[in-house]
Amino acid sequence: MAKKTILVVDDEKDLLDLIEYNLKKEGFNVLKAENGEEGIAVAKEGKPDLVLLDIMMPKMDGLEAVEIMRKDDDLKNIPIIFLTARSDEKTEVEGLNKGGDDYITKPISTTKLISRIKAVMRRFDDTQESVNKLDVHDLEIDKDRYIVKRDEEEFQLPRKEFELLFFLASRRGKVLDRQTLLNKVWGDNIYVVDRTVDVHVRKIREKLGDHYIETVKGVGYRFKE
Amino acid sequence: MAKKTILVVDDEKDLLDLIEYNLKKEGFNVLKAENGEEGIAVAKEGKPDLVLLDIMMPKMDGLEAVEIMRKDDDLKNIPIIFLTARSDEKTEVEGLNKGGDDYITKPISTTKLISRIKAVMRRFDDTQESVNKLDVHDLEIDKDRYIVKRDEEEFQLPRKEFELLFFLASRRGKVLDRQTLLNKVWGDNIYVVDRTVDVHVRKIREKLGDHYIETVKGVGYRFKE
DNA sequence: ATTCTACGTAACAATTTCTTCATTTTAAAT
DNA sequence: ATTTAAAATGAAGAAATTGTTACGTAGAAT
Repeated sequence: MAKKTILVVDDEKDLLDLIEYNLKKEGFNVLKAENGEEGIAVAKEGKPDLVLLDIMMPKMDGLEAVEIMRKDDDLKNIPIIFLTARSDEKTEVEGLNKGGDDYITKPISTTKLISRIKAVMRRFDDTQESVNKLDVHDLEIDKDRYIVKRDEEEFQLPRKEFELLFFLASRRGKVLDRQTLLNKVWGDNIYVVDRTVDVHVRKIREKLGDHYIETVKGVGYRFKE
Repeated sequence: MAKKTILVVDDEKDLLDLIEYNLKKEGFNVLKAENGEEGIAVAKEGKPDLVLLDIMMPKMDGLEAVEIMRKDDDLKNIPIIFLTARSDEKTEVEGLNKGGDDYITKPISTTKLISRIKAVMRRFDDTQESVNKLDVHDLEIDKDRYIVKRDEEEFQLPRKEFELLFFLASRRGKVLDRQTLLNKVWGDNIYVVDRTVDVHVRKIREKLGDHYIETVKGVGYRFKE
């Protein structure tokens, strides 16, 4: 596999250097930036495969940076791992909801950091999570337009239904339990009863037919392969 | 899947009991301790999968406890969730920096608590490599999909049957007695008659044929090498 | 202000899965 | 070959899980 490039954005220079050293030792290319603004510029320039992003930074903080990245066609699909010293749960939720893919609280051991990075990359590699348009069976699921198309017919699903369908479809074949679905589609710190998933599944089936989402009793749901 | 064990450390006995009650209801094994010192001892003994740790305690407080845990090879990788009385934000930050993985302010609803616990556990599971796919004989046993495949044929086994098969297959060649199977597949303190295992074995054989699981009379079952 | 839509929840019906138990069969030991 | 304990089998009832419908609320749209 080609060498992967990681962009590290943090205002603490020492930490930046430390992380760089360790990542390079692991065989990654490393780009650095010291605030959100610079981070975005470097990202556009260097097309990293993953971004390690500190949340608290001068000039432009991590959350703003993500918002901008997610709106940029070149950057929107790059996985992001937040680095945060802040424990504030609101930050956490906000970050993840805005498109962050994992978060890590500082300080963290190098081993853990590397393993998290690899885990996130692996997830991206084999789930096409970074794609905004899925073609599965006879469906075209378009996340840019929030529309599902079959033949010439277009279905406008409500947000949650669409996102649930998209998430399931992007992991075609894999059984996902309700809690995972809630965490990934609804958000990590949102509390709704897990049966809510059932109802949304039913509504999707109502509209598209029930041959896409399979039930695995006692485990969860699965998008048919 | 085997039951997860959670260690709860808090000096308020009432709260301890309440949490224990709720966690058990959720199917966790629960260990308890009333201060940091005891907590560490119990953790070393019981190898919990997660620790709920109060910060303010007599004898040894939560922060000290974490510091010690993070230096102990047996304990360093166990995820920790801090329990903290609202308000003291500084404490929070400090706690997370010292290696906590999440924190929760008391009081908290049971639902929230459980969901946070599961979220943290999932995060940890994700970062760990584990084998989810076994290729044994002519079978492909895929735990991501909860499907057993032979040639082009797919078998959708019910949950317990699948998990039993998976467990046996993952220890192929080894004879496992009924009690072990119950503990590992059903859970540590679930009350079912051990003959139940027989019935499930029979159902697996009915579906896949009886040349995979061997009976060792007087001992247990073994997945054929 | 009123109507609609999306969402979450609750209740209960429908279905599948799990467990037990009684009986028959099998295998080991004498 | 007989005895005996263990395992396989069949069938039924219990338990768990999901499907489905209905309802309340909040916010958007009219």
